[in-house]
Amino acid sequence: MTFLNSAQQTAIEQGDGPVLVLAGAGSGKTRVIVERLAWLVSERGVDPRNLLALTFTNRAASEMRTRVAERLGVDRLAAWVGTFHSFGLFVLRRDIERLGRPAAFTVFDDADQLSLMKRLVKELPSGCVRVSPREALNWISRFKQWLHSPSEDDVGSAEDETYLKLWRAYHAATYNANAVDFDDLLVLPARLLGEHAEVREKYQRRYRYVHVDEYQDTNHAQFVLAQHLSAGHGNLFVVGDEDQSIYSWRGADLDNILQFEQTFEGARVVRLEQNYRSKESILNCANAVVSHNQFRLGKTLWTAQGKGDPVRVYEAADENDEAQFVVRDITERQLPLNEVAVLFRTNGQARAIEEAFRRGGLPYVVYGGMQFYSRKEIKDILAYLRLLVNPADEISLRRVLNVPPRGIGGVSFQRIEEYAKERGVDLFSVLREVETDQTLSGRARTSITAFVQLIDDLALQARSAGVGALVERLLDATGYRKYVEQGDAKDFRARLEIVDEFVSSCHQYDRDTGGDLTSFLQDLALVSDTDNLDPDAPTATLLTCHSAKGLEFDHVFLVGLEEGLLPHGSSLGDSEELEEERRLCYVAMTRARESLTLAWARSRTMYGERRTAAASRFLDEAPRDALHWIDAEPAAPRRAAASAPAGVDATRIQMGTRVRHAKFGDGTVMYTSGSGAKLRARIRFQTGRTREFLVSRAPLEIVEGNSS
DNA sequence: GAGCGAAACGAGGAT
DNA sequence: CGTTTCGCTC
Repeated sequence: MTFLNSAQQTAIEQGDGPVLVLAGAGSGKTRVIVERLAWLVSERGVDPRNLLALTFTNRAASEMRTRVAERLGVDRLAAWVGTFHSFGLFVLRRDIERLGRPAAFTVFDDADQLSLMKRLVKELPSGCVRVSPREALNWISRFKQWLHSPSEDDVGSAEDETYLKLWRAYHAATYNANAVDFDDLLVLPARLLGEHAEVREKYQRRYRYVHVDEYQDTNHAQFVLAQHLSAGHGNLFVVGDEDQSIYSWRGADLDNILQFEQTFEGARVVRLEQNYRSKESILNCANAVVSHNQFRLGKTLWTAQGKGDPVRVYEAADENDEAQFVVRDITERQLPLNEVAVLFRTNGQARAIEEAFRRGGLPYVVYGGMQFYSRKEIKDILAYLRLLVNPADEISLRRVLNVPPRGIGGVSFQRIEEYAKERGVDLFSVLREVETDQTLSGRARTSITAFVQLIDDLALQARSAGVGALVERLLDATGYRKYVEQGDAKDFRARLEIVDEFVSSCHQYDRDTGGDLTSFLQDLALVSDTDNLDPDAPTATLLTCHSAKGLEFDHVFLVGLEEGLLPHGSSLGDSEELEEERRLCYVAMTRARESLTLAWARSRTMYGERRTAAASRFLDEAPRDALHWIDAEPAAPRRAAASAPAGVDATRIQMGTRVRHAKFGDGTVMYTSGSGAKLRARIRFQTGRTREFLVSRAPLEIVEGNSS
């Protein structure tokens, strides 16, 4: 794409005021923002420092930054280009004190939130309904993203009552720990700009032109933030595609894009319907699938990239056959690996693909696996560092108080906790006064005193030393390397390497930025492993459909096209969720430039058990003549059938079946969901309690008709 | 309090 | 099937 078409040109040269660019897949969406930013600077004489561009991933932001800088011929771009979350962090660093909170706050990542919530669920009083920590976090997040606090009015069930309790506890715990979570990074700035006119005006004066990429993915807090930022001058330029909205489960509100014209007075709309990425065969297939959705504005994408080969479909016997087919096909067609991507619905599907790549000797990179920063060693070190700048951070304190083991076990810790609760102070303060607590053993007291001393010493050094030097001192003082060596006999070398890699990345940070520990820690919470995608590395890329958004490859393999997987099983009962699955399929298909290959497996191992599936309905929705079905290789000799599961005969579990549970006693099946190995049954016991079980796993037996 | 083996539970997507 | 938590022993 070396020139701009007239629609792109029109979009870029919109002057002041609100603008919505409805851009189809592969229509040069990012390029429009890049060119628009460059145009404002070179043609309209806008100072780059007055430009703001908000994205959803660091990867998108850094690509945009590079391209604008290139376009303007500068080394370092003065415009603010980054993710919503990093912008929120930027605002809070400057102005969080206006909300009465200190500037040295901790940013909780997903794992921190989860471990906090697990503890809160455990500590619930005994009368409460059991809920999962993840569900509770989702419930809370829904309210936060809408800038609401839940109240008694929002309680409709026993679960809600528990969630409300957990919300109160969660809110208090994060507040007391002087921490913010991912939602807070949007919610607090939105509140700040809403409640403090002088702060709002400061940012409005600074950022005269506000741009938002992937606008269809914005949630309400992000919408409010964008609204506040542009309210003074009205220069809000957003780009999005309702057909690529795949994050409603994360709170994205499609109404933001659907209602843009009504919300922002005088808004202009530009449509980009020419696709520059995919061959016609691929685009037709993707268009046909997504056209089965009811809720869409509707665009007619077309391409001039040529007809292209038909989209191929492979019917595999199982996930290994599917993976081997992908590897065989890449090898036979001699595809350049850096232009190959394998896309799947769930992270768990990566395993089989990886194995086939390894065996076939093809290099690959997986995105979304175990992330560097979520390794135990890194989390331990980070917890120490966080404690240095924020002693109120209880999550970190709990993590490292006895790591490496220093003789402060569960019993001592419980004492400390009770003591803190009685006196209404934070845990670290209790540790400081430990000498006066005669209930603790002498050994524990000595250890705790030494621990407090250690933290104080390191905190003192943190003021003068860089992060790298500080971490080395920390590793020495705690004997952390020795602890790693003694841990896992096989793995310890790799683990030490991780530690070393982290130390050198700290030194790098010091050289790059001057080494402020607080900023270092806050920034790290927003780093994700899809940030470092190297498009030129000679490796294939394995990734989920979700993380593939915004990327493109010459050759795409989309695997696991089965009912229950894509569309995912949890969406089957809900037409809106099903439409989101369809959009996800559309996004995946439109990543391909030259060739698209689909695959599905008649049987697949999940949770350690084989289960069979039907081909995805999305395959039926593609035009019959658009797909070319590849004949399977002669079937590999079947392995012996897996032994029958130990549980009851699943076909006999249905509404009304009377069962006996080893732990809960007799009950009746209220209803079932799922099927095969994933068949779940909700059972009401004679005690009046109800619970849901995975039939294949629960210790159930069927009570024959006349047992009562 | 630490270390070990057994049992339980979990995986839908991610800034 | 892989990982985390539980519970027992020293």
